[in-house]
Amino acid sequence: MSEIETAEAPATEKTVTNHLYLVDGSSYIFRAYHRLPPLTNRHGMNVGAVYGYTAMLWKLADGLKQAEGPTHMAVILDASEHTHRNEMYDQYKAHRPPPPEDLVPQFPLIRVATRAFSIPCIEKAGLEADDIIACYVMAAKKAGWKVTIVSSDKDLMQLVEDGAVDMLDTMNDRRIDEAAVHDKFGVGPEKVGEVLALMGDSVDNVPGVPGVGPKTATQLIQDYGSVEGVLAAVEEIKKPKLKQNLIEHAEAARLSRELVRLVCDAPLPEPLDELILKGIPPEPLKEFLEDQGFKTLLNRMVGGGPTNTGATVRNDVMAALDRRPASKITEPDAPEKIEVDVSKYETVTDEAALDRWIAEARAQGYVAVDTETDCIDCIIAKLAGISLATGPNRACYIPVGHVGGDLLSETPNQLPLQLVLDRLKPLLEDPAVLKIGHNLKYDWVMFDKAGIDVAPYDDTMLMSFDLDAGRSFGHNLTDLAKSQFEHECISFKSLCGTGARQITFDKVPLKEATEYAGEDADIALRLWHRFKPRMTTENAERVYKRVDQPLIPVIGRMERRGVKVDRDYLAGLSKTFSEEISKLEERIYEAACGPFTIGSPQQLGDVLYGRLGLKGGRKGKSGHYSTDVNELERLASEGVNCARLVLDWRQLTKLRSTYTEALQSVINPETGRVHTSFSLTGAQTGRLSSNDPNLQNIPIRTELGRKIRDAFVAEPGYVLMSADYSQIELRIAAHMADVPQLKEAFREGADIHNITAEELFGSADRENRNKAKTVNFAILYGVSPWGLASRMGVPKEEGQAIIARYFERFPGIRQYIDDTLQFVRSHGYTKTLFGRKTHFYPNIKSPNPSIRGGAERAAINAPIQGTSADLIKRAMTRMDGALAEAGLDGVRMLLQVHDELVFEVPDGREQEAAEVVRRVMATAAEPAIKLDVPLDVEVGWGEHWGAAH
DNA sequence: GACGTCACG
DNA sequence: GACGTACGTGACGTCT
Repeated sequence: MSEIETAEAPATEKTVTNHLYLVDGSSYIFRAYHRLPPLTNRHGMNVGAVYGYTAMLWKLADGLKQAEGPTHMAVILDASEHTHRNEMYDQYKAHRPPPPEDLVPQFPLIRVATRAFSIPCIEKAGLEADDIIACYVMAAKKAGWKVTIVSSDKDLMQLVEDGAVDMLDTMNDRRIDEAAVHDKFGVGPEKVGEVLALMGDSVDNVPGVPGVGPKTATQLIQDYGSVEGVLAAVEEIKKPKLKQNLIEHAEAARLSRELVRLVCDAPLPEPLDELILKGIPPEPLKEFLEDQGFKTLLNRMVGGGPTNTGATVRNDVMAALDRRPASKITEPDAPEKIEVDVSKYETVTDEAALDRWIAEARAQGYVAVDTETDCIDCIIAKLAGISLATGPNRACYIPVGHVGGDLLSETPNQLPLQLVLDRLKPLLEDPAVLKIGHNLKYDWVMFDKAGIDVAPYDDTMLMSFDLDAGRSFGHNLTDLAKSQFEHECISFKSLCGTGARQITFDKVPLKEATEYAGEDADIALRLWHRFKPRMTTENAERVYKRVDQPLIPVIGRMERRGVKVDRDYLAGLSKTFSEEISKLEERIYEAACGPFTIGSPQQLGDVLYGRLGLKGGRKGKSGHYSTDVNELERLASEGVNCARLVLDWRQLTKLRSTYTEALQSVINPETGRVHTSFSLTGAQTGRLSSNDPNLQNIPIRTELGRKIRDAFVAEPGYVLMSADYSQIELRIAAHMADVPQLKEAFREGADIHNITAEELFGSADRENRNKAKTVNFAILYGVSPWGLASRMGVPKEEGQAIIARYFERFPGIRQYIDDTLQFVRSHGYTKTLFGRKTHFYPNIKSPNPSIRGGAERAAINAPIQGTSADLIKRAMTRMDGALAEAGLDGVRMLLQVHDELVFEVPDGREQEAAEVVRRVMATAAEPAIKLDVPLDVEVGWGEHWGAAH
């Protein structure tokens, strides 16, 4: 084993100029973190930045033997956040965000790594690394030494001096001399501080002068020499806005000048001579490399030491990174070129042709089916026609409900509806013929209404969803035709028009109808051929077959059943709300000194922050003041009466427009019930979504809103029963992340938020429990310290501390997050326990940190939310059968609200039904998955939904 | 159609 | 050195 050591003892050699290398450690690690791919050490901790840092130090130390190499060296770190600049300006660095969570634990390792190289690590309270560096630069220059600052921080460029001080940007392997500084700032190092002051710096919150960016700042300093020079000559400035800004913000400019000025006369924490490089003892370094599992560097050490140049070390870094598991991210398949000839489709208007198509489908064993109707709402829609496809460009359209487009045209020749249905029924129900549809739930309902139970079937929309959820393309037929085949489908608009003059499909002439409808079936069949092989190779078959595909009839039946809503009750609520709203409006206008449109956030913002002159408004990207609930609550708590009134007004108008009024208008006149539509592909995580109307967001959180729930009632002779999973996402998290305390708590039936409160805060009083509840959810969403702090109303340091403590107490959670992120980065998607994928590429690799961060948080959450969705879907699929088996055919499943199922139960059968429902829901994972936690289900019932909880 | 806001899990 | 700040939805009203 050899050690890294200096070839000579340079300090004692008169002929050799001492050369001090000052490494700006803090800034390096930030850059390394973002530039280098994530790397995990053998403790499972993210150490990408530490690896980058270690490799850089190695490279520097290895340069000892070179002419320009160091004789002295130190790593400079930031010791504290508070410095003299905060005394000068309390906003200094005030908005600087906390470092990324997986970077924080790497900071201490920087010191460990530095010690491993036996290089001094210097930090001093009250001084920023930049200042310490400046002090050493001055002292070294005075002693006649040369200095290299290892950093690319623009503030440090003030110190560059040809022949004495340069900078080394190790990431780009670039020396920065005076010329380079001049290139960047248009002025020499001595004027860099002046330019920086005018520019300002949003990260450090150096104010600068508004409207002055790098270009303007450079120009001004070139012209006038300094900030003071610019301010003195301000009258000469031509541009009026610039001149005004300079005058108005003269003090900010002077303050900025002082903020960017480096302290260079503080006493040195360590004397210069102490920084001498004597050689690097191998043991501590070896131990460090072993501990971190940096094998390549270790091998190099063992195998003869770093006799190499920097270039080799850089290769070494690359080699190490290359040896990580190769990226398994697969881009979506390239589109397949297809020729669609809609003129080949046949319009079927006689029995012989119909029988011919049925025979062809039966002979082939599969057929694509699509229904056309007069309305997008399948509950009330009437059939216009049915299309079938058996091969590329081989499709037909069977009109059954077409009428003349206008008074002049006659009803076209077509087969009678009932005859067509009678002929198709055996085919559609034939177990030997696979029916292929796109968004088959719609067609399933249409046929169900005709007494046809379509089976077996495949749904290409669901297949697309199970293969490609989260990818950038949509799963509807038109989008898929484009993304999979680069084919532009005939647009519905071109047939039926838009707006008031839009016609229904049953009025479209048969020729066009045949082209449109035939194409839908043709494309669906082509999609099936394209997706089918992928289902097995990409492991989507399991979630499709076990979770999503069987759900179609289940959801279809729920939609058809609908839920009864008490119209008179809603009308009464509407009236009460309206009266209250009127009163509030008067009082708001009074408080605001005049009427305005309260519902306009823009006008409201202008009234509050303009007319009433209130302070502290945040502005959004549109330049308008934010008037969301947080802001108004803040104002209200400061005693602004108007804000409270507006909040009340908002709540009431929301309830009236979205619920009491809208719900009345969607009551189906035939059934007297409300029929939502559940989308199986609406949420990337695998959750259902509900629309037209959305019955998954009926109010419950406030007393007033809750009244809306009372409008959802049972038919006479029935009660509404609600069954919901208790804490399902936390249970899944406890299982997936393998957290013993949480699993134990769930097994014992303990209150999970109390357990968390005890772990985090030592005791579980009411307040701590609420805090713990917030933290429990926040963590699963990938919250930042800042975000948690703002939600809990505590300083961000406390948010940070709580998160740290959470991870310390529940290390499994941190491991889960790290593992999930590592997986999604290398594979491009996440998976639920049942294998459902959600794709996050390319956002997970976005160079935009905000986009990437968003993808990371979503990826942390997706397996948990998605597993929960898988579970309740499985329960739903089994529910009707289980109820029937228990003789409870009269029990109807009506709604799903993510972790809740709502049923209509015949009077007197509540107990039995509750027992079956609870059992089916609680055992939803079995037998596929054995959960380490029990699934607890709470069941309640009553006359209306409000009473069922 | 974009945006802001707010209802739910 | 910047970016924004908790995940997933759908609906309504305003404004352009």
